[in-house]
Amino acid sequence: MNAVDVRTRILREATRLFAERGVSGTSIQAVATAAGITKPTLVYHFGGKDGLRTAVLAEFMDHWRHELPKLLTAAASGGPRLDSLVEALFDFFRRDPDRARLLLRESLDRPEELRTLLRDSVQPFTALITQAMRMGQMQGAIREKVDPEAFVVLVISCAVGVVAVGPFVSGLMSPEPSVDAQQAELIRMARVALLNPPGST
Amino acid sequence: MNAVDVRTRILREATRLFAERGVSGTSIQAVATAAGITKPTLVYHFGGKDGLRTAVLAEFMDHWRHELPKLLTAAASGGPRLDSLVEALFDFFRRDPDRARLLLRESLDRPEELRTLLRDSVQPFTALITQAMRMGQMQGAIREKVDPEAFVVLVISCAVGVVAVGPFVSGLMSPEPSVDAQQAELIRMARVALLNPPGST
DNA sequence: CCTACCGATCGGTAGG
DNA sequence: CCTACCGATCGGTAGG
Repeated sequence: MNAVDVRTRILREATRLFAERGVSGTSIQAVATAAGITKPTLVYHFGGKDGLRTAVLAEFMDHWRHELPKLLTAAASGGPRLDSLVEALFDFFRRDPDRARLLLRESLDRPEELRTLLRDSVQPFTALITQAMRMGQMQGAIREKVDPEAFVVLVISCAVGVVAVGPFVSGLMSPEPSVDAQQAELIRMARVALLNPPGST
Repeated sequence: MNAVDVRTRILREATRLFAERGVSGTSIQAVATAAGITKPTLVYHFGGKDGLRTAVLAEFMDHWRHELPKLLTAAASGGPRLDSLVEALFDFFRRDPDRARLLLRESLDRPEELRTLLRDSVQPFTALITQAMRMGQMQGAIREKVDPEAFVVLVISCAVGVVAVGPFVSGLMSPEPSVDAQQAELIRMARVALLNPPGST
């Protein structure tokens, strides 16, 4: 029962509960119980509820910051393939849907704070993507009418939305489209809306 | 100060506060104060916090149920124009972004309950849209590869997402795409991804 | 529609 | 890392 283990356990349970019920819907007592410790112990490790929330968010951002470069290079390895990029995006979130829910909750609860975090840690990478898109536009591979910044924001937030609430908003339709179907359709939409048709030179 | 006025005022303030801070982040005391009454009065009118939440959601669903038919007929009047349909969807939510935030929060907090509500009140109308889309596919106007159910779910949830958190997730990009730009790009994406190119008969 | 009040739970501290 | 404890606020009730 060393300190690292406890910290990790607290963070894991906090992430799960925050994603499921939101920060204000989760008491630090509930997190402590889930982690198998008492409340004062949690406070000792994270300084209080706000410190815990910050730590959960920081861990998430760290994970993303380390994953994004891999994701980009992997996608670029087979040439600039949009499909694999969007698929990798889905993989990242579907591997742990709590990430998507947490992100969505945070953007509702603390929009300004999240905006700052995103700006600092992921914006440099998305800038690479839009830059590549403008190159593609000059070369004629990508449709001129595409707004690169808006396009990337839409695809990312749509992917997050599908993973976070896709299984439930599908109640809008009959038959309900599975998350797989929603993912496939988003990838299709993005490709068709992005690329010029093959024989249009 | 008749009862109808008070009920309306409570509902309005509750909607605003629930959208901004979430249900669990809003005390009924805060709602009562915002509505200019005391807490027991609120409880008298809505039976408790859960009754208030249900009433807020019911009002929202009612609004949508009445608006959707108008929206569909308006869109159909100029022929089945996708643009105007998506624009009307955006108008509905942008007229009061709290609706979008509330919907997003509810889909995170009470997914099963929302699923049921959507199924009962909106699904009949979305069924009309997917039906029209399949007709379009048989006539060759709409791409064969489109998955109607997944497509409609994606466009709707993406529109909700843009209105609810678009102003903030734009922090991902530089320069930040405005909500207008995100809306325009979604409409462009949806049209290109949906329709067969003009000279493809 | 309000005053007065309740038990339970909240986040957090003292002290070890 | 825990026991014991705190004031504040929570949702809700009694009674008028």
